[in-house]
Amino acid sequence: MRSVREHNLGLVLRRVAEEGPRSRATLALETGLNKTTVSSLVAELIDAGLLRDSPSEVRPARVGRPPQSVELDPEGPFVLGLEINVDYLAVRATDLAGVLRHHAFVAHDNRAAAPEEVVAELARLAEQALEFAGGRQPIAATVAVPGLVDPDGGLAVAPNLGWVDVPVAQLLTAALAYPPYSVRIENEANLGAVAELTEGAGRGLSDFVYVSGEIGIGAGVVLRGELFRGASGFAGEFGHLTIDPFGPPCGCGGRGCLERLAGQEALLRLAGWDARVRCEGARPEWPGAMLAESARAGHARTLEALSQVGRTLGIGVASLANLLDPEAVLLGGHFAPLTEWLRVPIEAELETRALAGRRMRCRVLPARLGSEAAVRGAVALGRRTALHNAPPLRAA
Amino acid sequence: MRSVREHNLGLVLRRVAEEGPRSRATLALETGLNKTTVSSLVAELIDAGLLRDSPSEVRPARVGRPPQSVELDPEGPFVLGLEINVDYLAVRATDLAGVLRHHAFVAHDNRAAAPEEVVAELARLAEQALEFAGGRQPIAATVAVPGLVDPDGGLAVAPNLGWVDVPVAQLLTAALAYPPYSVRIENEANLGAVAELTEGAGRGLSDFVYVSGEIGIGAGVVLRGELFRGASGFAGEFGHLTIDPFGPPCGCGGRGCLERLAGQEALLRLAGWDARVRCEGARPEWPGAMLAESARAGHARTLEALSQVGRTLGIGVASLANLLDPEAVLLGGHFAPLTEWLRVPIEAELETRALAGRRMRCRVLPARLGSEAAVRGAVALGRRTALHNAPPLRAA
DNA sequence: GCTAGTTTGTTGGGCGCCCCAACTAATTGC
DNA sequence: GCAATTAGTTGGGGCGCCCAACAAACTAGC
Repeated sequence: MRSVREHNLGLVLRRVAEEGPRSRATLALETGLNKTTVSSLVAELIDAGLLRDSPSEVRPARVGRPPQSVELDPEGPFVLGLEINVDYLAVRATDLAGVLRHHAFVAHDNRAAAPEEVVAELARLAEQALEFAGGRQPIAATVAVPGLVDPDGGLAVAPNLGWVDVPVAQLLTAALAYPPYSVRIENEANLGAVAELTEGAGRGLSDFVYVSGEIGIGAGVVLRGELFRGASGFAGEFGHLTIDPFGPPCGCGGRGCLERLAGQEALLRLAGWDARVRCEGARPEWPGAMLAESARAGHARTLEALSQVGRTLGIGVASLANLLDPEAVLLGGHFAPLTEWLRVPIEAELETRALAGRRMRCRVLPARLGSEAAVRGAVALGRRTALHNAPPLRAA
Repeated sequence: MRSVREHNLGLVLRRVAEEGPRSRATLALETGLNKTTVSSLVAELIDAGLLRDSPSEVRPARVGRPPQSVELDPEGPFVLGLEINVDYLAVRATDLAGVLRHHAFVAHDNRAAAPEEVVAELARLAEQALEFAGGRQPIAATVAVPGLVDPDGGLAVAPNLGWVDVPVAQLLTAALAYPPYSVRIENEANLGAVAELTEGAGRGLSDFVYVSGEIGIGAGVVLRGELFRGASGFAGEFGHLTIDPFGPPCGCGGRGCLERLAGQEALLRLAGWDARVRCEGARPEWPGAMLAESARAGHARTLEALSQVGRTLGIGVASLANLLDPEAVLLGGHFAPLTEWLRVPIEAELETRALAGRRMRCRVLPARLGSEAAVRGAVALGRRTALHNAPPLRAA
């Protein structure tokens, strides 16, 4: 078992990181620990370079000695979120509180380049972020990838990238001059879920599914307030749920998969767009924004397509609700800006196929973080790990 | 946070309860605690009436002072598992180690009787078990019910029982002369999963789904070694997964539900039996055993029915595997004895619809506990709670 | 049969870490 | 300026862990 001290150090640190600067007295009240204990814990955290006394003296118009707030040490460790996607790379560096220090988004055709080169380029971006952040060593780096992840930190399969068995974590660690304490790889939908959990539509929820509409359809599953990866790390393959067992064949080998019937290509085709238009180097936000505009303009074919896709999604969401009974389903990726039109058909299917006669309630909400969800989730996941492990690491 | 002492008391108690009698030295080795600490913990547990020194002196042909084993105090608290099903009631009492002390199975048409009477009858059975177990107060009682459970211990809906909003926990507590510390209600499929987890095919697994084939099809979901209930306690409604969105209407309001296509009635109908035959007061094992016999005899129609139902189940299992990536799916209820014939078509669907191109692995196994799964799970769940909470309760 | 060797369990002391009580510190209100 | 109030620190007590030494109970070998 983690020592009591470590546990309490984490408790205090997380409180300050997540709820902002606060006095020792407040911390004592909030954690239920004794004032003196909190003082000692805070002293240790200051010593470890994680916290510092707030210089800004706020004068509360209140009787009594004014509190001395402590806050995260701006010179303290920070966290790196990285993303490799089909046509761009992204970096995001924050401190332990999640305050942005540096970010970059670089268009980069990663299908054309060799995986080693792509990771090298990503490492360059990371080093750049390090410089901007003052050259200090990041405590954690997490890489979002559009594919399935090995338990040991490799990228197993990324169909849209054309990558198979690329040891991303290993390559990145090797490419960085000062590799952070923890380097991990995670599926972009999983990270989208984590991002929404920490700073998006999933704040305060403990069980939800984040559906990511990119080129494919993925999902991140959050159960009991934590990302659920499954036994081999492949949970959340929502796109390959069978919707119609006798439907059209899907690239995965199955038939009538959700992705095939309601994925980007199907959606665009139903709405009357040639899916290949997408290849014109458009931003990832493109399909959602465009379809939303078209729907707002009242184009019948678009509205019909959205209704159709909504019903299909609804069948999948109902399956998911039947199995997991989540509090909400968050529509991310290009589905987010289309929620307005998708919600009704989804909820209709949900109602008939899952909720009928039960006290279950499963809300359908738009995700809030758009195309930044994956990088933000990468940061958030690193931050979580760091906040749960940082004190012993630094105190050592 | 639970105090360190409580945590360690639980650690030692669980070790003895789950792994059998052992010496203080062994416990120290296994828990990583110091010998002296273990001695003190054991003393406290003996004092609380939970453990005792083993009277049976085993002479190990080994040099050194012979160890003094401690074991669960046979006079210690015990646990009650109860079951209300459509046509029977069942009770099972064990000690904290799970050693059976008393059990009873009583045919009882619970559809005909008023819920209050049924619970009163169940309470009588429980009192009887108490007598047989020496009249001591049980520490926990868990009731398995064939329906959806309210978060506050009521039975929300039990379609096959015709019950709606019956406060079972409350009624039972009121009906018992010495109500146990904890009384809870749980869905039978959920408890089946817990039973398989503790003493069945799920031992040692941390993520699996137990599929219960009774009159309907339910499922219990075990994630990270614990029963997963979902946000409102309705997780695992596997039977109402949509398999064919344009399939035949189901009683739940949906269309093409798994239960409708592969439930007991469909299975029997496909195999050429009139489903109404089942009403002849048959034992719950009936459909599985009979169909297995028929399949073993090589009846073409039965084999075809099993293959068909297997494929249908396989589509559902594939959905489940895509979402949850479990280590295994356990086939329970009447599916268990039919696993031999169901596995191939299920695995075929699983392969094409979920596992293709992934390193995922999801075994399809027969459940081991048959029709006793639910009561056994009721006991097991109570036992788990007791073993995690017993020390403080008794030490007080 | 006696002694050395081995393993088990207990006793006494030390220490980490939490809590409590008393105290100092810094402010407002009268 | 003096109570009242709130914040943070200091010293002491106690819980509960670990360590070391010891006592207990056995086997092995001479």
